[in-house]
Amino acid sequence: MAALRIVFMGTAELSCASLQALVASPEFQVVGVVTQPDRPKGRDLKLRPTPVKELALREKLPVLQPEKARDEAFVAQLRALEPDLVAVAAYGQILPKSLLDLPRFGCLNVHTSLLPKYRGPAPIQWAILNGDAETGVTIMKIAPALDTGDILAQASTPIRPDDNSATLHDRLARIGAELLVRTIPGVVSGKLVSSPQPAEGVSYAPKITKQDGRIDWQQPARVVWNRVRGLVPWPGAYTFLPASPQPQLLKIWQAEVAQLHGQPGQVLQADKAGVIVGCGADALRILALQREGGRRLTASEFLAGHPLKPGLHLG
RNA sequence: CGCGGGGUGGAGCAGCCCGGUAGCUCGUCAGGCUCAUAACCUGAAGGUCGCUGGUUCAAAUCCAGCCCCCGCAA
Repeated sequence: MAALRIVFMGTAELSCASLQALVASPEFQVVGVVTQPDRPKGRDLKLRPTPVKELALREKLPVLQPEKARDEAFVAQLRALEPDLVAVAAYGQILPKSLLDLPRFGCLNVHTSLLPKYRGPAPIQWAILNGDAETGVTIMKIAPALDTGDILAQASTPIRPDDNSATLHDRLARIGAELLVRTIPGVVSGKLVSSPQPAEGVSYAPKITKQDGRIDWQQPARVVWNRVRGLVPWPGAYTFLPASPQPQLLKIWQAEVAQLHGQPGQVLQADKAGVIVGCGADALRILALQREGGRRLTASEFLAGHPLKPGLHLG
């Protein structure tokens, strides 16, 4: 039996695990990779390829980078590849109906949440920001509206206290890749039955912005802690350090809840055990932080060169 | 030419503007105190001040070029 012809569409780091898994499976032949065009990135704003493009080039796979996926010329290009199935993971664009109807086994999507919860672009972050106990991955058939397709398979994973969006991202990427590869045969044979998403429990996980990283010390420590964990590695939870002539951006990379009370935003303690800052309820013990222009440091390293005395106000 | 901060003993920083004996908080090592300790006291080791060139009697400090790190932005 000939290998199944698959076109993969993806852009982010997250997509790479799935692409890798498809490439590694002999029963599939990845005949093309679609990713977003190179964008200006980095400190010199040079054009940089997406992580998926880099991987595809290493694997010597043909790469397509349409500006708009709904462009008919692109859909025609895709048709020429004669895909049996299209697999999508964090591609970043809505696909036109003409593309969805093209492969005979349809278009599958890997989404990093337990749909219908957290449809949209930032499901991992919002699961942590909201303090959820678990999240997961969904493989679905792609429908014309965003993340609304019928569910083919799901796998869940607990969100642990030491998880942040980076660790959870990596884990979900792996789980998603495995699940995708295991799901495809069922789709091809027709043995796997999809089910519509429940009407109950629908929510949307909007894109994270820089703004979302701003810490509000009036909030309970637990909420601030979730913000710290949920926004690693970008944009990072941040506050401001009083300084002249201008307050300095201070990113908080690692923290935990401490059973102390004090004025919100006020430094209560600062020693090798960490920097403890008052919150709306309880307090936050900062374990790793980074001043603008500086690298990421542990609390004790930071304190060695930046005296943070109790009483100082952050924000 | 997108904007900005920075590279100083093992770590984090000050010193640079106003050139002239290497400083601070830790760590390390030795000794002391202590029932004990990540605590405290005493002492010690450890630095081509990112690289190259220039100015100067003299450069961490001023000038030029290069390398590397980071924040913003995307």
